Amino acid sequence: MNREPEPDLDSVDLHILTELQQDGRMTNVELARRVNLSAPPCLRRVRRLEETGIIRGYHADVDPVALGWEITFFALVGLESQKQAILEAFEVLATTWPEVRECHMIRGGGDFLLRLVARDTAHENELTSRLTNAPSVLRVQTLQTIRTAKDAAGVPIG
Amino acid sequence: MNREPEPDLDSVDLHILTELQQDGRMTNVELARRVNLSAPPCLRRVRRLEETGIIRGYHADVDPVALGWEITFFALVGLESQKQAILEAFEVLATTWPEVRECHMIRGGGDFLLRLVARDTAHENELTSRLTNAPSVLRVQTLQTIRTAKDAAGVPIG
DNA sequence: CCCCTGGCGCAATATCATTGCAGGACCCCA
DNA sequence: TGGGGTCCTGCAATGATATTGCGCCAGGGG
Repeated sequence: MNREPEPDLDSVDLHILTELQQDGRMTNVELARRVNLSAPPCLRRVRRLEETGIIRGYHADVDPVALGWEITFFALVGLESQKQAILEAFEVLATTWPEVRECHMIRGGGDFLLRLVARDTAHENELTSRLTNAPSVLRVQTLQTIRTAKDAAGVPIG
Repeated sequence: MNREPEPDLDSVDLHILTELQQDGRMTNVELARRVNLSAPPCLRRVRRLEETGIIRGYHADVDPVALGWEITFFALVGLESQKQAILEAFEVLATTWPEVRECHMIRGGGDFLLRLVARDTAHENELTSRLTNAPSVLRVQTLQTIRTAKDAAGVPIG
């Protein structure tokens, strides 16, 4: 997990990242075949990518609806102050709720963009009002997703 | 990939989902150990979760900054019409750009929320103006992430 | 021209994935 | 109450994979 220098990735590394970003559970043998390498050096490259923090982990992509999370929505939250303590207090609040899946501080001051899931409309309303009534919260704009046209894993490579 | 009935997940299935959501590359033997099952039934359960579409896939989580994507930002795009053809044209545009990683249509009409990555500020500006100048685009509000307090994979389970 | 470094492939071995099979729990219905 | 399904488990065998050790080759300096 170092954080400094030139990662110095060659085209084979980028190819590996592309493949694992697409299918993180591919066997090493299959991966090696796709990047035209034998298994051992391929595995060594993967390990190096993991150790340097370029690959941060692997995650199963679970269907929210199948687990009863019918609604995914975003919330743009404005706070009444940009004081450090207030920002941090809100972050603690947000990261504590399990329904909050992402919490991004937005440049420009005092705003956060959240991604949340809810079991149904009532639950969504409840979450929204819990947000609205949270300390220091000035306004909450909810953005409910009705269709996701693209949800690409990770980043473009190459 | 069925789409209908009761998934009928028991606590072991939920435990499996929790573990794989956390570490999608865990070996089946390790997973079985964690959920207190022997390897074969554990693997059968995982396969069933994959086949029913509850597990949609596995992805390596690649560090954007390590690959030169210094900036992650969101864009809230308003279109001048909610006509089907215009919405679809915008979706095609958005999903075509590699820098657009997510594209969500927002309830309320004519708005999209995008997540994008950019190599640097100049690149971000270029993307923003390309969005602003795209056909039917009325307004673009960019929300630049300066800190991500939480970025949880998937959904809460349990 | 030789040495050092780095990365590769081969081959051996430890682990893991996958399949076939037998047994137990549960349920329905006679 | 008891036979026959159904479903799911664990054990054991077998084929694949992951992992390690090692020798080889290419490139960059002295």
